Amino acid sequence: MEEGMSGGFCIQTPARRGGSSGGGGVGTGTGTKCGRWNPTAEQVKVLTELFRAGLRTPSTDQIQKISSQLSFYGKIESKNVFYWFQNHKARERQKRRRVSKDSALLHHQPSCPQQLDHHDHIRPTAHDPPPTKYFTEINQASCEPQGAIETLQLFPLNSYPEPEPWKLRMFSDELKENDAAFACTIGRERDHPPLDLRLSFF
Amino acid sequence: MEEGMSGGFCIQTPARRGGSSGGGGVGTGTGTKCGRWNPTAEQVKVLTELFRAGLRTPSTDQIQKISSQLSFYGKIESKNVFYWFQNHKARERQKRRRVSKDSALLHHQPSCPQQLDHHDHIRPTAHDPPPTKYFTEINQASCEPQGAIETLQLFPLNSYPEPEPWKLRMFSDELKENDAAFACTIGRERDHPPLDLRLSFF
DNA sequence: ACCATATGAATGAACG
DNA sequence: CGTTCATTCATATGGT
Repeated sequence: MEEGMSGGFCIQTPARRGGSSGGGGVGTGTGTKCGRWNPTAEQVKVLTELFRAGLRTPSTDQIQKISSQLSFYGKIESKNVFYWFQNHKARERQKRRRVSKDSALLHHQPSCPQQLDHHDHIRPTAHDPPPTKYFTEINQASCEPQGAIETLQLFPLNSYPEPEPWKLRMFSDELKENDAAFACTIGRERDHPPLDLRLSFF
Repeated sequence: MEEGMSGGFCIQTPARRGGSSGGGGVGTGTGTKCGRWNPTAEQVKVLTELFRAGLRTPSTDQIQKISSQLSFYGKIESKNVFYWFQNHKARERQKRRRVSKDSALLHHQPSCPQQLDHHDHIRPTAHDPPPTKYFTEINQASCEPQGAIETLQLFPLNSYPEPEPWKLRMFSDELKENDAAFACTIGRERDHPPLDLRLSFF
């Protein structure tokens, strides 16, 4: 949460990632109203209409326009609209995927269960902004290490190296012996000495 | 989705999560079922500091170094660092672009009684458009009642790495107003003026 | 009160 | 780089 921390500083989970000393006391709600956006009925209605009309991934401009219009019905920010569409779309697909699972159960098809079709666009004007390329390999099928392994291997998976795809860009490192250094010392009362992170950049 | 992540460890349970609607009980908390990198508070802090110090696109070497150092606090890979910076940078811009509007035109109809509309509470420590100099910003996870005070010392060696690289080019108004428009009129009940939501998408 | 669900918000990972 | 997807966390709300 560098700067995320939306909802002000209200009740953010004390330390969820640290894993240490799970502070779990979340019971007290202290129902501060202004914690997260609570859309009004009208806002939801408009958003739903837009979604049903086929709008799935509004651009930044669209988001702002929508937000502006909806602000008439109550407090709203652009990011709310953004998240709304993100969530709505994701949840719909999520549900869809769950349903599509049972069908695979019948066929016992070892191959990939074929991703759910993505033609749920109800375009009012036959427009097609994004060709909808969500072709994520939802494969990831059961991580069952054992069991009937009848997966047809077309080609060895770990044949070619493919070490770090994310490093494909990185041009030649021009690390110079610069004097500028950034030292960050974080000392926690843990069982380790204060780490002295010293990086030279530029 | 490879999920292999160079090594293939963690047999992450394939989204079982009680069947649906993640979250749920608060008890789940840090399931810490590794499937994807879950940075620790210390790691996030260091990364954030580096970012604040001006590091935006670390080179391969820098990524390696950072990853090495941060591995002390928990499992981490180079690609995590790489992605972290990518995301952080992208989201900052994205957010800033979104926040820019929607504050001027607030019709703010007295539909909702209570609502001290200071919708700036979302960013407790708003980022720094102006030159950033204050490094006493340890404002993360403020709700930590624990006595675990992390002593983060940041001392510039030469001079504070004044992040001058804030001269990112802004591709202003690259989008043209298309004539395709979608009008959504929601005037079901007459309890509100017939809002004519007209959005031009695509 | 607790539990269950719905949903807003955040972010890691990846794609184009 | 900007965008998109998936997953997870957090919270508001309603049912029992």
